[in-house]
Amino acid sequence: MNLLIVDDEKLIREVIKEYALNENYKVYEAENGIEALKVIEEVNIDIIVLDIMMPKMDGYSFFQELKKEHNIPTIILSARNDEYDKLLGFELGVDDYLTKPFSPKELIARIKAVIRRGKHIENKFNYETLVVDFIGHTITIDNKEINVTPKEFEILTYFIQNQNVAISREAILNKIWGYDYFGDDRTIDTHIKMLRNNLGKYRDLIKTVRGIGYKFEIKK
Amino acid sequence: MNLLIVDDEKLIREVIKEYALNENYKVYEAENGIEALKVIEEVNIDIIVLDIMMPKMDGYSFFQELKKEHNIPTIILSARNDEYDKLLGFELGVDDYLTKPFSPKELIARIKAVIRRGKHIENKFNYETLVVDFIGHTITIDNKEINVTPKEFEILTYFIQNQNVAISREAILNKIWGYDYFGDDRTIDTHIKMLRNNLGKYRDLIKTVRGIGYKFEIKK
DNA sequence: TCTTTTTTTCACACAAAGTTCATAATTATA
DNA sequence: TATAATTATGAACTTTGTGTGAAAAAAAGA
Repeated sequence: MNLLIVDDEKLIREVIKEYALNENYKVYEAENGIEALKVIEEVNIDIIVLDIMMPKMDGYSFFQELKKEHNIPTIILSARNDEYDKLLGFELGVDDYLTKPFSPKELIARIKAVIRRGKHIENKFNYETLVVDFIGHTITIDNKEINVTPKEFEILTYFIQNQNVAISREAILNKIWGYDYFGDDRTIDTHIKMLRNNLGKYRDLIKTVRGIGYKFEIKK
Repeated sequence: MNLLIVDDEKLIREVIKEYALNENYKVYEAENGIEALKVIEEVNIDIIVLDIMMPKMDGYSFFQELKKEHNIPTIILSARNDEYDKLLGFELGVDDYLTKPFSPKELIARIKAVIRRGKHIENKFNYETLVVDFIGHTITIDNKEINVTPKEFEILTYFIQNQNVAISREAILNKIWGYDYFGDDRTIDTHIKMLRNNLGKYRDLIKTVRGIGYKFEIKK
């Protein structure tokens, strides 16, 4: 498990690091949001501990930036209680929250809890007004349900599970139709066509990757 | 699922509400214990999120009052950790406990956990004029009792416990007939047909999810 | 037992979805 | 710009899944 600590105070970083190392986490550090983003590009971070008050790029900006591209669980550290309200107002997907001063033990406990929770599969995919409900098996755009066929739903699900990844037609065939299926590659084109039509204003989320296949692209 | 939030702080209510709505809970609010009791009399609440510190009727009194008549799972919100001990002293059936500040995500996760754990079956299901009485084993529409067969009642019960969830025929077979039963999938279709007929004007609550099975859909 | 109710199976009709293919449109590259 | 390769699209066709009625089988009641 890779843990990233984003805090401008070295002492805090050191303390957290010591406890985290003790729990066999691999620990990365960043003094500010800009540094943190760099680390995230380079390493597959599993969980972030973020101090909300920082010089350079502050916690809020960093967090917003982070959520555009990644969905890494994040625990927020803050000095004051009233900042919590501010965070809530942001409607951000904070996973947990601690006010300073906090006990490192508690922080570690929360980290564990967040990771445990994170293992659960999400029930829904949200992107702007597009909501894919995997439990209810429905798709809504602007709160209006749209109808897609079973195959289209499966393909979209596969795309959502592989955002920003170029996927070959063969891969799609293998995944959705199974390895024992031998049909025409072009069939997928037709399904993509229908799916795009049904996605309406979100049709462009499905990009064509010439020579390869398709890609479900969520822009940052 | 009907969620009741009892908290005197509007902001907190709003935040919880937003997250809960997103999870398809129907949300009711109360500013204090007295209001909360009123809501409970009128609506079949499935789970309560209760702030222990409130003006007017405080959380403790409300909770005791609540437990006299109802057995609705309750998650307690509290400002301080040591208040938990006080609650324990009451020997009350608290289902879970969170200290402020908490993350909305965690709260939602705990709500789900409590509901899952409890599978807490209420005595009645109400939707408009449709009433399913699990104790009396009767169904009424517009105050008129309708007759369904035992299998149909079981299926409807299963649906009510899994609202807005697409359920496969296989799942229904396993749940209602048991895992050791090996019959024709299409038998379910026939039961659904009969159930729909019996539900009259509510027949459309049972939606067909093509390629999957069926879904009991209650719009929030 | 006989009768009634409930459950299950089945076949047919129909609607929905999936597939194929010819042609148009687009893109890459010489 | 011309050519080749690839993808998009519309339409015909095939396959699959569901609703339904009827009837057989099983279970429950009288």
